[in-house]
Amino acid sequence: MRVSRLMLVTLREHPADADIISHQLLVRGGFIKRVTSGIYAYMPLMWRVLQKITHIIQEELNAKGCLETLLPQLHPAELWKQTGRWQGYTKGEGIMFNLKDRQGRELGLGPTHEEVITRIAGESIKSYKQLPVNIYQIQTKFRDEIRPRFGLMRSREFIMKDAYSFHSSEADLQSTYIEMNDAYEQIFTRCGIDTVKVDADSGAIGGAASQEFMVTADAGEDLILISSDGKYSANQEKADSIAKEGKELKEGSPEIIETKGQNTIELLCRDKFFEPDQVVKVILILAILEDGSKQPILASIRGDQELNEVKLLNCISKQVKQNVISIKPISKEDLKDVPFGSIGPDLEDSFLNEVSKWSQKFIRLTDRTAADLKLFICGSNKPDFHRIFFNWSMIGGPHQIVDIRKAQPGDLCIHDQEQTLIEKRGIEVGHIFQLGKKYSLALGASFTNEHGSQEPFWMGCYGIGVSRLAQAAVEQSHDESGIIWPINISPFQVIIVIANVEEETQRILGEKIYKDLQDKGLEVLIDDRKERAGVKFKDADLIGIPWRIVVGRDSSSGKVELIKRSNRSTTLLSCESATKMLLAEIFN
RNA sequence: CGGGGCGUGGCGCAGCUUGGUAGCGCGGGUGCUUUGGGAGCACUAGGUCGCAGGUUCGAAUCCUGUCGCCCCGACCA
Repeated sequence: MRVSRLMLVTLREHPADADIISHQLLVRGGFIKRVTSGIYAYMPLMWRVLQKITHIIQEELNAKGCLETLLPQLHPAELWKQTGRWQGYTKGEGIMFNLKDRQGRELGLGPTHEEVITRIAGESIKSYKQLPVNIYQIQTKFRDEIRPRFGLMRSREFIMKDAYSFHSSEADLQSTYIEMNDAYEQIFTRCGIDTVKVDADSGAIGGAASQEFMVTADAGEDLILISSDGKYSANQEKADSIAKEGKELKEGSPEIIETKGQNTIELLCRDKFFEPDQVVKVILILAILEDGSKQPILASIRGDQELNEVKLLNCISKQVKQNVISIKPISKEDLKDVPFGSIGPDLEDSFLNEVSKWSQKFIRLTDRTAADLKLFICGSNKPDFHRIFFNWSMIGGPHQIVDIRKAQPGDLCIHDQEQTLIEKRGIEVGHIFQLGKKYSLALGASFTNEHGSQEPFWMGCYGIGVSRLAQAAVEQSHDESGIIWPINISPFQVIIVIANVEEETQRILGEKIYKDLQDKGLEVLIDDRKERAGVKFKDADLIGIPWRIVVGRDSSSGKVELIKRSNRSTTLLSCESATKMLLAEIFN
């Protein structure tokens, strides 16, 4: 391809809306153009990158026996109503774009395809003899993100590979899960990016085991925690750890003290010389359930710890045996009489009488860190009074003991208490799930097993954010001059820069190398523009082609420069040797 | 949705406080010079100042409304 024909427009400055380096470089290099908030056009160079990634994915998945398909983007509402996800995905802050057609039928743009594929599988697969199958597609997905940002990192329209597997047994699902894990590691390695695999919460999608593949980068939106020996790594939403032990409260006789104005743990500790880890913090939360009912939660946790809302939500779901749509803190506006700032774990249910629409009984949960305190300080349920030197038996016990705390960097690891957790930021590029039977049950997708009876499928699902991966690669591989594409996903493998196209010798030699390399099967870009050499060098750096051949002042003696983009190492050699050396480097 | 900010040639911005008919840098075009790291000079094209009302002799500038976009948070397979 000739740069003169490439519609290449590079920018010296980046647009004001690009905040992270990968976004800036992709815009400056003319790879993407924003059309509206969270929606981008992939320009020709970018499309080549995306196709490279696509091909790697296809090769690896096909090698595992996966089947490529293309599923519809518009989904009928009733399909999503069957799994109970229509409400949650379209109402309130739902991410599913939805509309009505001219007959008034409700439709949604697919943010994911469990419903569609499960119905199709249910209709197509009759017998265990047809199992297992693993179906995937690579296509545009739509999610009406509340706040799109960082270019392709969190966009509303994006390219995703999603695969769904169907099995006759859990063991078979697990073996495919491992196979997919291997395929993913291969894919990311071939794409030239470093990923960390972390345990993840399976979230709204439901299911058992779930792991995410993260590209570590400071611009990452997810916080991940990794043990110092590397044996444990998890998304913060999921991470379990052992909190550091607090300073035990010295013996003292139980009493109730006045604590006027000390309505936060920080203030209480400062004025009374306690430590936050000697206090039981009580948090009131309202859970809104799938059936519309509202369940108040009273959560107790050690004062220096933070609540993990994902763990809490999962914990509540389990209790009430249905999905929790959302949780929010309960405030003074909700319950006027509750002594916020002085609440104890034994706050009476009668305080709920104020709001008749809510369930009239708290679900009381106590985090392990609070339950383990032998003596503690806590609210007295009277405004401006706290109890000190109390123990659990004095206030009716710790209720249910659960893990609802946020793991923090510096915490001890559960697999080895000699190890501590360190924190990194990550960009999620892949996610694998064991879904179980959630969707097959909801949609009545079943097969006939060996014994002749109907059984719902065991399912797995596996995603890769293709467009996000491309940007993550840039986030991980660039320097002050521009992008450095990993060779396997670079839009071209080599760029020939003719320093001065007015010089016939240079032009002829450049064109000869161009043809030779193409004949050898390389993907070659030739910068034949009537620009000054400096401009072409800057552009070549910016767009990040891994190899560059400069045909310039030494061309009269048949010599060219071969330059590696990543470290700028330069070799002056004959054009034949340059070709040979380049082929060796690329095909080694 | 809450908080903050911004809409002025393709891009980055100034002008707005104190109303007087729009400017700078980059980019585009033409010509001459230059030619290995985003060249110099000259000429040139390109703007309903987001949109709609209002105030005024006069609005990019003041007022009201509205739309769009960005940042922080909440949110997010």
